[in-house]
Amino acid sequence: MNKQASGDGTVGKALDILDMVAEIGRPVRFSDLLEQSPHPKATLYRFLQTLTNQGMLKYDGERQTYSLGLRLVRLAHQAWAQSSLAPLARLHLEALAVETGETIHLAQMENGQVLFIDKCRSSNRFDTLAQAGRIAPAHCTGVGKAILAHLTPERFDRAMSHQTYLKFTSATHDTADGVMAEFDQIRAEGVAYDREEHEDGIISIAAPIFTQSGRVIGAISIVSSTSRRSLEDLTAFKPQLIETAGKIGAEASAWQFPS
Amino acid sequence: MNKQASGDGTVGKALDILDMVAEIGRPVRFSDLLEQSPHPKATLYRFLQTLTNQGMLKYDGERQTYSLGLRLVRLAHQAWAQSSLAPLARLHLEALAVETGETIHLAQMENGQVLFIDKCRSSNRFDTLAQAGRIAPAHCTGVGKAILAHLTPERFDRAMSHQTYLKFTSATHDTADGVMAEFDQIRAEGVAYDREEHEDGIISIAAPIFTQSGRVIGAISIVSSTSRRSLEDLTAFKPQLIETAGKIGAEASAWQFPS
DNA sequence: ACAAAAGTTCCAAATAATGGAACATGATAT
DNA sequence: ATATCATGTTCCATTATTTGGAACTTTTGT
Repeated sequence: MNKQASGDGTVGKALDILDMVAEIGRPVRFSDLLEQSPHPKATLYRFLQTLTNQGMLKYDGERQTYSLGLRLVRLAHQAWAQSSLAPLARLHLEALAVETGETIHLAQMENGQVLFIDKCRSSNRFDTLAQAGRIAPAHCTGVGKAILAHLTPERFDRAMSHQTYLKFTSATHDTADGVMAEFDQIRAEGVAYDREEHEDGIISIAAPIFTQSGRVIGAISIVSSTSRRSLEDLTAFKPQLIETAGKIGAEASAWQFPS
Repeated sequence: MNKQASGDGTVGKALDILDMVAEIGRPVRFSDLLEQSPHPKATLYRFLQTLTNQGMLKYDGERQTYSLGLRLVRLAHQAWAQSSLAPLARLHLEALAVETGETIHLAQMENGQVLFIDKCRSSNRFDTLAQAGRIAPAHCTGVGKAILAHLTPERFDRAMSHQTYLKFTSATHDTADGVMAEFDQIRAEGVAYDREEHEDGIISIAAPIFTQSGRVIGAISIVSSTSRRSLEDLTAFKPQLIETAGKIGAEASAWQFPS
């Protein structure tokens, strides 16, 4: 799923191991990692030791497994708080959640995928990293398509050239052309829809967030399930959604000038 | 605040830079980091370049500043979800928040400090003090003292030998002896109190979480402010607090055997 | 008790990191 | 406009770190 050797020397190799552990998604044994890693035994062993010493991995001596360490949680909190988008969007998301009674997502692109930065449910008031930090493919989510449709060709290629258009449901567009065919309409209408393209029964309507200079920096979406809402129901929220995205963009412009 | 050279070669040095950026807490310029870092200009420059390529840092070309990158958010989400404590504690925290009407914190020790792993509030009225991933000193917080009082001498030394007992409020115990004087009572009573020792106006009652083998693995607390509750009010919740901590510990025991 | 697998250590060779110094860029003053 | 200073970037011979095959130890399975 991730690209080839990212290069960047020893540090890059070490960080790739973190991704590997994250992707497996459960505590892993040394031998499990050894199969997947390009490194010989001794090299991998030393990396794991270093990362564990550093708190980036946690070693469970009883079960002899490695999992991701708490230092990441600490750092990510700062990353989130320093982000120019998430903290200031918070209040707007909450307002929209209350107004619609549905779940609101805030997402950005990261490395060709959609990264959920925040999530707000009207019925449920906890915040945690469990909700932020999830990733999803861009080609089959509302927020993903809302962002992709407004990228310059260069940024689009950089994001998607190494991605595969996996088919998750019968509605997923699993080719680049199939996805791009929607872009004109998304740009014209101002919102993108997810019509059960990522998960059966889950639909969403998403609006891109722009800086004042017109660059897409993220997207927000109203997410629901077919059992509760129809796509038409969500369409009714379009004005509020677009307005909220506009407000967030305006506030973010004072802060954010992405390279 | 953090210790001396952590060693661990090139990877360790690179990760130290992330901590440095996190500690500063705002986007930083190259020259700001140069002052604080032990590295010469060219070396630091290369580290920042590598970390930026890797997505651990984000470079803002317009303002020429570095901040922590989104890759950390992605990884931390997995770290949280893989953690043996946080996901399973979730429901218990929520129940306690509803029952008490106050904010509930879940915390673990990390590197001599208290790391807040999850947080649950019953109402939206107040902006929360600590979000997941936030850190605080151990010696002056309820959760910190609840954990410290039940550490073995070896684990206590490992955790606290490099910590300074900073004084935050007039109530803070700013010596090791002052903090340890409370430990007998904490162990006898089963809970620790924060009597405005970290922040004026903020109080809490905290209970340690044990595995079935009797090892402390974290703590939960009920947090309030002096304007809403007295310490006696919180004490009234002691039975529920201890019971909840017990449940979490029992469930965690099936999973967690820390090294 | 034995064999096989998994995990750990060692060290000479290979490689990547280092940092002083030169070079570029941009801001501010003259 | 030109000089001056501060900041950021590149170069490359030297140096220090990483590398990984192989030997060794421990654990697991039969």
